Amino acid sequence: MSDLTTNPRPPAAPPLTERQEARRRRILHTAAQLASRGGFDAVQMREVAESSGVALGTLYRYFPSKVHLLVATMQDQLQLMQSQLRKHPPSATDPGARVTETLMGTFRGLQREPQLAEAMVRALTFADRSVSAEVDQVSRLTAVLITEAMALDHPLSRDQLAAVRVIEHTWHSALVTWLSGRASIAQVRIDLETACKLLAE
Amino acid sequence: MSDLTTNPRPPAAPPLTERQEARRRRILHTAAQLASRGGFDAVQMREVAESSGVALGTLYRYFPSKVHLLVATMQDQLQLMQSQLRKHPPSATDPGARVTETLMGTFRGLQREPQLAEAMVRALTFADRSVSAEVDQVSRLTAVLITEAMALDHPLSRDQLAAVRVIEHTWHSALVTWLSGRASIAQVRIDLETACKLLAE
DNA sequence: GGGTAATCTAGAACACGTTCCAATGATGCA
DNA sequence: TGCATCATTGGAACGTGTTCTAGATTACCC
Repeated sequence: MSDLTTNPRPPAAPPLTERQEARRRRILHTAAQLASRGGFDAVQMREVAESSGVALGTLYRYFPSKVHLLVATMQDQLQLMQSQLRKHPPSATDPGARVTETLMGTFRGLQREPQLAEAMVRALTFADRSVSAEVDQVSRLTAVLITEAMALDHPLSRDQLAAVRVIEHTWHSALVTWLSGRASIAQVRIDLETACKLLAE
Repeated sequence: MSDLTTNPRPPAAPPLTERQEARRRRILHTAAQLASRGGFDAVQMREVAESSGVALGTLYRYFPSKVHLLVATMQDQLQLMQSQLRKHPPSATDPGARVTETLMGTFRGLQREPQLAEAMVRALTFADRSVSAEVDQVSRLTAVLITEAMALDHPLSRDQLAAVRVIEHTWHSALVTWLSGRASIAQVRIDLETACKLLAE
């Protein structure tokens, strides 16, 4: 929407050399590793830099803030999940049930590394406008995840698109409540199932 | 749920003296004022303390962190909105429409002080487990807001309770999306209306 | 290969949330 | 009234995200 004013990165980012690409991967890997034990607070920029064999200034050149770094980590993880899901698509027949199944599967994935999940989601919700392009990308990935789970042959109707948005809101907010210990996994499942009712017409 | 282990405040908090109550109000007022211009970042603990005529250590005795302070501010504002709404209840006849109307009204209230809204919502979503009791309270206030808008004479059915949860998720997440500039008010309204369809049976 | 611009490094410096401490003031009990 | 406990104050100190600088290294072009 306001890419022209708010988005300094994507417009013609110069392609990275091989060494640079490697550095970037190394940084993301270190971040995920530190997050996996310790969560958000354990991802300390000095330590990320040192463990990645990179100077602090360089780290900040690649990721302009800790939040940017962790949101990029989330993009990474989401893409991983996506390729997993394409290999093992959900089995239910009803679209709503498939979406629930898919999202709960993703949930279990996050559950396996709860600290990593905490770090990424805290970053995502704490992000201010300077990260909106990257956050938007995460949102887009999530929407794709949901619509692929529906596995329809038609393009989505207007109502279905609206429903997908609400499901995404529910997914995201339920995740936050679970991470802060205010809802159980069972409750999250119920909330997702409720939201998925909107897919039936 | 886990109040016994996670909630150090409410169990028998000693009643505050008048001077203490006044200090607390003063602090909350300063916080809201600083947040109103400047948002989250502008609420600096040293400045809150100084402007409230209170030592930094005292501020931290009343509110153990910046996030606690801003979540308390949100509780405050929500209660304000609640009393406003009780004076001017929504006019529509359909429960779903009344809920949308109420929430959009609240939204417009937040829109009038967008920086304050940003500060409170950032705090809310950034809160970790140490604030879960307070965040839970905010969630409860929101749920009350929604159910009062429905204005039913029966107690809520199981499905309605589930729907209220999804509406609350949607409200919360849509708020975040709007604050980060990734959705328009019109889009927020559509999302709320979509979620409110769940109230029809 | 030489020159130049971009990138990277090491580390100091700064900002703000948070903690700690010694001294002072308020409160309530015998 | 005197004493004991707790709250408040002012300010120093610490940790971590972020910025800045000067010099080394790398990448690219002729």
